[in-house]
Amino acid sequence: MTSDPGLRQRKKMRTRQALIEGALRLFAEKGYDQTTVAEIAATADIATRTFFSYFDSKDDIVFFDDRSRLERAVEIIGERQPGEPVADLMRRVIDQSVFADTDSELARKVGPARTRLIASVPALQARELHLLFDIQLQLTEALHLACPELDLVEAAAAVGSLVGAIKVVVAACQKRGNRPEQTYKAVQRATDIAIDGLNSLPRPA
Amino acid sequence: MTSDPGLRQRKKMRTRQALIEGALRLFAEKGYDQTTVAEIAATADIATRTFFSYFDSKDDIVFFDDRSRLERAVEIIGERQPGEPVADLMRRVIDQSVFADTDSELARKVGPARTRLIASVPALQARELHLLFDIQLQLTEALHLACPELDLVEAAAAVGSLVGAIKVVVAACQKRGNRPEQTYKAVQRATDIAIDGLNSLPRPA
DNA sequence: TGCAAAACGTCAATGAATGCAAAATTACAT
DNA sequence: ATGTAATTTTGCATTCATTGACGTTTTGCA
Repeated sequence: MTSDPGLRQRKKMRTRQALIEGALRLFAEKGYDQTTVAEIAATADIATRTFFSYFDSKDDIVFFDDRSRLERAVEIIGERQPGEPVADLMRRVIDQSVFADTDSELARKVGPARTRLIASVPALQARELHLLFDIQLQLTEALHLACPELDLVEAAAAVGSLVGAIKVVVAACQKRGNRPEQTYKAVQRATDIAIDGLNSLPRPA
Repeated sequence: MTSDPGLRQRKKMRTRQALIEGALRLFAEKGYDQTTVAEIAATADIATRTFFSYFDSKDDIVFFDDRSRLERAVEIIGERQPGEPVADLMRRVIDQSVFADTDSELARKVGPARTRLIASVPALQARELHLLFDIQLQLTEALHLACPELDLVEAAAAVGSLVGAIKVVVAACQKRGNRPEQTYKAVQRATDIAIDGLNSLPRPA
């Protein structure tokens, strides 16, 4: 089932790839709003109408590797060692799915540019948050399944607090203009705080 | 400055109010996607073009009271008692700004219907998450200011983990079809988990 | 009263997104 | 190889949100 790509599938994949690369290039060159779907379609030599059979919307193309990231994360949760503390498990999930480049070369290639792009276009921010939210719900289910000792609410709280802390911290860092190195450290700390809880925060002097 | 509504302001407010009520009524009657901006504008007797001087977009109208909710929250943070633990402060913020009906009658009136509406329209979900995200960044700043012992990263992690936990838990509850009563309990637990940390979760058997 | 600013409205245009039916392409069995 | 069925692609028309330019009406105030 997984083999046998077939001409049709191969062609589709090539077109998809071309669309992604063309779109990201155009977005970088002229900006997201200034790039039309028609122009994107042109870079892959397909009709404008056909674009929408590859992606549901113009903004979807930016998040082409979200699904594989999610799958990776679910996989990691599924491979949990019996008895492994939830906190440890979640640390691995963060490390290996949020930061690792899942979609091979393409993802790595566009990485930083894409981050900047999303941050600068409100429509993309909204889309990203929506996708991320959906991802969290699926992670919640996966976690609940992999950890029978957690009920659904506990699993949801675990996922939500961890992801929420990281997301807001990253945004705060970007807003302040931190260097990636500092941001990375901040993420570590956010993870620690979510795992240890707000009570672990410094006490008033 | 805050007084002296003036004919102009009063008129604007009345129009705004009419737009909100008309829009929510139409959304309830025919659904969000089936309602055009032109129809909404008609309920308040203004031109379609003019709608956009009241709200930036069609979806914005659903979140008419977000700003006042945020202001309430920032206010509560600002009134922090010196020495009050961050955890206690954040509990109050959640209780009094997320759950209280800030925008008086209107908010209470549309409350449950609006929640259902948002949950059923992807575009509104995305918009809500985006607004909520922005709110979190502002809360982070406010918290950082009110609690000098917290650096920006700690403040962001505190806000993010708490809000993130609650949001995901609420969604998980809705998805499963919990009754509001149960959802409320779940929110309490989510708050506890975010405050106490993932380490407070049950250990594997 | 009369002027300047604020609101409002008209008109036109752009561009995303979708439905539909015809045309082109690919897969597959004979 | 050939015909047929299944899948994709495409062109076309349409709807609708959103925006810019510009003229008109209201309102606030000197």
